[in-house]
Amino acid sequence: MKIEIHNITEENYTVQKKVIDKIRNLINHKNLEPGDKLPSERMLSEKFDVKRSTIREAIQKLEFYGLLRSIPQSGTFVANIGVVALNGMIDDILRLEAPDFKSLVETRILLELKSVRLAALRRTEEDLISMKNSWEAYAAKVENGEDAVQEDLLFHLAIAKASRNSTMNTFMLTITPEIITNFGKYHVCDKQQAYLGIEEHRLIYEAIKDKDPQLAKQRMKEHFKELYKYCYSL
Amino acid sequence: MKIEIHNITEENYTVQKKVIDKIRNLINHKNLEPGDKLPSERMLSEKFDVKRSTIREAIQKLEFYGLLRSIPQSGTFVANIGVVALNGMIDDILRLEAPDFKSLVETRILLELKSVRLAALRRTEEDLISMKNSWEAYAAKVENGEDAVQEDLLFHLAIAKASRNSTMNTFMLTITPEIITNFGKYHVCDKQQAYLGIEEHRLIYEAIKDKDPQLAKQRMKEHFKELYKYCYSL
DNA sequence: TAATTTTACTTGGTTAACCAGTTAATGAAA
DNA sequence: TTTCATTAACTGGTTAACCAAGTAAAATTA
Repeated sequence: MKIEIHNITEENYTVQKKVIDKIRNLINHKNLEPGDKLPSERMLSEKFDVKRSTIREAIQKLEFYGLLRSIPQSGTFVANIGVVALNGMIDDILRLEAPDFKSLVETRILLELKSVRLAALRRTEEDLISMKNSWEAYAAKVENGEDAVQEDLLFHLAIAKASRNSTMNTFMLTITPEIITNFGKYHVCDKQQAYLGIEEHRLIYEAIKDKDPQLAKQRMKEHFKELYKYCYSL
Repeated sequence: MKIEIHNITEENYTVQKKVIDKIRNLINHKNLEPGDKLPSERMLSEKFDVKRSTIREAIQKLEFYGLLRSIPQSGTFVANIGVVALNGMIDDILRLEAPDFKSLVETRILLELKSVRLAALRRTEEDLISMKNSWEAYAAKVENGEDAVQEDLLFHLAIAKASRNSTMNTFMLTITPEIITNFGKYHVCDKQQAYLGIEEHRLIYEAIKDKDPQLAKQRMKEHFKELYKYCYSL
């Protein structure tokens, strides 16, 4: 019976995609241009024979990607973006598939190798304290024989924060929960690696402290060696 | 009067942060552990003296980052993640600031330099067609003297799609609308650059077609030279 | 006729009431 | 005292009704 719940959300998901596609067709067919007004949510709901909430969600998604713009008590408008980009981007949005683990790790490595360099350049004293605290928490857990996946990732998040790049910081936070989940699922970490991690983390920390971006990146690369191999063996 | 509207949303924003902080404190104070149940939305709403919808939004945000888990007709539970990671991540979430333009561009360059290499390795024939179409649309617009920011970015999105990394693809789609908006605001592109872009795009396309990742990356770097300088002059 | 006020209706956004499913309390039966 | 059926209360999720602001048509005035 649990399966039904899954089916329902999946159903909603494809329904939303259909609605987005229909909105796109409507924009094209009626030759709506930037600034033009879409039919009201109620009308679309009736026209497409779906609940108004479904229309709302579809519009909100397109609003998130900057393609539409809703104005209270007024209407929903085509954003200041031409039909070419609009069609292309909706195409991409509709084809977007759920991130797979490999692409997740691949992207994580990319983000971390960059953010560790930026951290070495931009870290403040406060950042150093935060990183050291995370490192100590990690080391303590590992030496106590406990699982330390959380502390591990918190150390990496501390680096991301020290990179002073809010976009990368956001992206790291976005993928972290999925990484944790999948790490548990695939049993990526073992004890031996955990012990190695203590020293590797220390080396990375030292390089950031010494403001040596190249060394920091090199050590992070070393730290990711196993993960890298694992990633490309999938 | 428009300012009031802004204030209202900003108000909601900080209220949500306060609610998230209070939920964190509650979890810590009551020593809730992974799997434990939170008080119901209605109770929290009364306890914190906010609308139930505010509680819902806060919970949904924490659910997005994998810290809570809502189960229909049952309750909201602390996710299978320890209190250390929970506290650390909520800390990061609360401190997250809106991405600035510099961090946006910095991240875009990073993503594109990687995805162009992956595209050179993984592109299918279909990807090539899609990229060529985008290139032609861009060239046509520029040679016609028209603005071609949209077509420009569609070409880059086509590369991201060809990288066959769904996470990077998603991230590129996420930042594209903001990039477009800011490009308009800061007048980053001029006509001379637009003409240069045609040839630069062609060179990148050829390198991807020839499956030469190093060359593709090199040419992308060249393509971003001006943007790079602009970014680090901010 | 032209300008201006009034009115009626439409808009996206919000919320109180409702829903179906779960959970805990109750009480009757064994 | 224990077990199990029944009921009542509670859960997150959904929605129909409502809200205030905006818009355009209608009515009124000059």
